[in-house]
Amino acid sequence: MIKQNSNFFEKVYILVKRIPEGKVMTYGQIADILGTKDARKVGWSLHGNQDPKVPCHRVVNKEGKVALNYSMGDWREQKRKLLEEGVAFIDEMYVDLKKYLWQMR
DNA sequence: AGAGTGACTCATA
DNA sequence: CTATGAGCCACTC
Repeated sequence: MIKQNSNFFEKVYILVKRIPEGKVMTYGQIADILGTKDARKVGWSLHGNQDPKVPCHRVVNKEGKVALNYSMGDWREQKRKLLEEGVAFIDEMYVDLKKYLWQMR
């Protein structure tokens, strides 16, 4: 069991929950907003996540590639959800970041 | 304290 | 395209 007492964990939750439908975010982007340089920690936090309220399927790496270790199932499941929200894939595992990357204003 | 691990990213070759 | 090495930081043993 992963220790989720850290403040970082909550921040990741809050931020990911704010991602609107049809948008995605990268690990590096989240890490930067949370004041860290470590994108691994973001992925690690989401890996320990099992809360269905957190749309972790909207979080992808910097190339727009989906994660292979998706908590709710396979990466295929993640892809399916994104497609239903209107996020187009430019390849089998890559989303179009140019159009769907969500940036805070 | 030290070593290993990890849903990442960047630079180099 | 692949392969390494490094940086990053929390966790476990």
